[in-house]
Amino acid sequence: MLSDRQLLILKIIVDDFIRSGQPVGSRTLSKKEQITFSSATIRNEMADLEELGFIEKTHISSGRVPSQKGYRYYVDHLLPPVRLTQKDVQTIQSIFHEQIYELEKLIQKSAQILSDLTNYTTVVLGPSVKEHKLKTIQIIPLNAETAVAIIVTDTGYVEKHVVTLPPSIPPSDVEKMVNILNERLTGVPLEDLTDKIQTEVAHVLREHIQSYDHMLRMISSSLDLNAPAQMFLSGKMNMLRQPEFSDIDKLRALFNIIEQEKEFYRLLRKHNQQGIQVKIGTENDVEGMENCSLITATYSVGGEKLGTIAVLGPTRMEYSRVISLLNLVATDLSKALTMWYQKD
Amino acid sequence: MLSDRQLLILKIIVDDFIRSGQPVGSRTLSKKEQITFSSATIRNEMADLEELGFIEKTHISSGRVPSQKGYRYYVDHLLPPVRLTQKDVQTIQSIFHEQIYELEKLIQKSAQILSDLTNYTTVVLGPSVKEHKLKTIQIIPLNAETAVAIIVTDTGYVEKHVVTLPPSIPPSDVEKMVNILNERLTGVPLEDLTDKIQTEVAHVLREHIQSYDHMLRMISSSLDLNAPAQMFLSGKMNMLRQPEFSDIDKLRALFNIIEQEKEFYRLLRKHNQQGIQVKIGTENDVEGMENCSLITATYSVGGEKLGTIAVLGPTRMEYSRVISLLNLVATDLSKALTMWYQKD
DNA sequence: ATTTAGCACTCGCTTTATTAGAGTGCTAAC
DNA sequence: GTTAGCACTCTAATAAAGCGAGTGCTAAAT
Repeated sequence: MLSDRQLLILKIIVDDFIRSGQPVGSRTLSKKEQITFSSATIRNEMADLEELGFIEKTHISSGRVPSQKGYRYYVDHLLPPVRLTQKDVQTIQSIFHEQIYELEKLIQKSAQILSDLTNYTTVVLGPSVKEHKLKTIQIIPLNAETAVAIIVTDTGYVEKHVVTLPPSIPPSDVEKMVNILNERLTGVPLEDLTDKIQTEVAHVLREHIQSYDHMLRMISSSLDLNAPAQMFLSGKMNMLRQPEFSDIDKLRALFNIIEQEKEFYRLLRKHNQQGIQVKIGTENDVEGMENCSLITATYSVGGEKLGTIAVLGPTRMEYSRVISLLNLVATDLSKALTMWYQKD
Repeated sequence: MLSDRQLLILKIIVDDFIRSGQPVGSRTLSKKEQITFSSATIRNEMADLEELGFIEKTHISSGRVPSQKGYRYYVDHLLPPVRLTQKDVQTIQSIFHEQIYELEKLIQKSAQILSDLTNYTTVVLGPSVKEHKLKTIQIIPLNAETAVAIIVTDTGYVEKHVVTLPPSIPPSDVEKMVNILNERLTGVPLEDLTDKIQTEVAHVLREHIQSYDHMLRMISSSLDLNAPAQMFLSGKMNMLRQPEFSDIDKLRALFNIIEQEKEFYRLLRKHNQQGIQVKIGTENDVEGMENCSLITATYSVGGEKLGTIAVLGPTRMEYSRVISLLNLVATDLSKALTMWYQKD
């Protein structure tokens, strides 16, 4: 469909615009060494490319800028192979070489390194806690009225919840209840806990302890997980450096979306297949993200998807570099986690 | 030192500038109903006020703007009494009416409401965890190599730490150790834990369990609290609305300070006496905060300071309103916490 | 001795004009 | 099919002009 020469021109336009942020004109192009023909020819080709929707002008006599379709084509067919610098590779691997035992820390560190290296914003969706299996429940009375309920999963995830105790409940009852819960619920995925309690635990509790229904309500409420999966953000402020957000209003609009987290959650959840996914501008289908691209990758353990890691930047993003970096981080993270999970 | 008329003029200048953000000229002033004399008189008085350093011009023929000294005087002597609206008061009290059992949630909610009502940024320094007393330590093995150590304090604060276990340690040893620790350390303030372990627990452990030194190191490391006190931030993005930060570079400088948190920690720690404290511009002694004011208050339980709550805004801040709101939140928070702590 | 009216003057901001530069599209020649 | 040449368009930068808000000073009024 597109001639080789058109592809060449499109590629150079995108590359140059990503680098400089300035519209690219025929004169600039004709000076590139890869180009052997004149600026007039380029102008003709550019007119065609524009008609086909791959590039556009900012005003009637300006140079050309990639359109969303142009970026799309570039990402799909023209990505230059990138060789990451030795330094980048080392920086990334350094996180995974030191032993980190906490899932969250490892994820946070990955996000941070990625946002530092790219100068964009990184978002990570943690493993869905719902699938983690219960290791133990503890209820620790703080005073006569309140206690803190602690849930620990097999992954080392800890969630706490302060609850009220029924007035004048014997301490032995609390202990009894904890024993019953642990006995029956250890190994059960968190998402099934509520069901399991109703079907298998409720009647046992009823027999053994006072204030049965208060306690049951209490334990149910503390098991009712608020966050289905944790989200980690790193390098939000990097967006301040992007010239496309030098306008305070655009910046505010973007930060509103970022801070809400809701949309990101949705976007990251959507990525289900393996591999890298690039969503450009309106492809994200979020108002206010027209000027942004989101590159997502999944990380997994033994082929099973655990979570998603993504880089958010302007549509004028260093796709090639970001994809390589993201790829490396995602695979290294997967490897690290696989090792980690295998210890069980 | 200053005549009544000068005070009146100074006060109106500050009030008007806080409201409008525009330099205030003699003509504008002469139109205010409180003012009965002519603009020429005002000009004379303003010249004097400028000479004394209370106000300044942005350029040779501009209206006047309060200087830092002017704000200082205003805050110390000219603050108009503010009546909070019924609505504001209700909004604030609504948080404290609903029962919240988690210290952190209560604090976070306070911060959020304060930043919402003021449109500035709120920073809260939580109670120093070091002084909390240990309620219990739990060590929950996850697999052969790792376990999660959980510390619970009498305030319901929970800290977790993933640790490595010595290879092939008998599970009974872990249990024994936890028992010993709880027996000897319950009720001890967290800051004394390390000492106490060395002096009172080490030798007992030595007698009873294998891999004594690995276990000791492990438990020490997990007790070594990283954060001396938690810090909560709310409404960072409100700064985007302040016209003084419409310049991207100033914004970035400010966010750098905010995100670092270090400086804030220092600033909030400094506030030790009771009551409200207002630090204007360079009084904060932080590079990049010349255009900001920080209003701090402490909250306490039974007269003993627990933490600090503060509002950060531009020097052109609604001092009167913020002080009232902050005051209300701080006292209500203190009341709520006092009730909470009394339950023990 | 204050206070005020009047006036000349200073800037900053906005508007308008001008120009330089980059880029385009088209045509005609190669 | 390619390219040189040219007229044309639009932006961005610079300059000039005018407006408006504000000042300081002086001299008259109170």
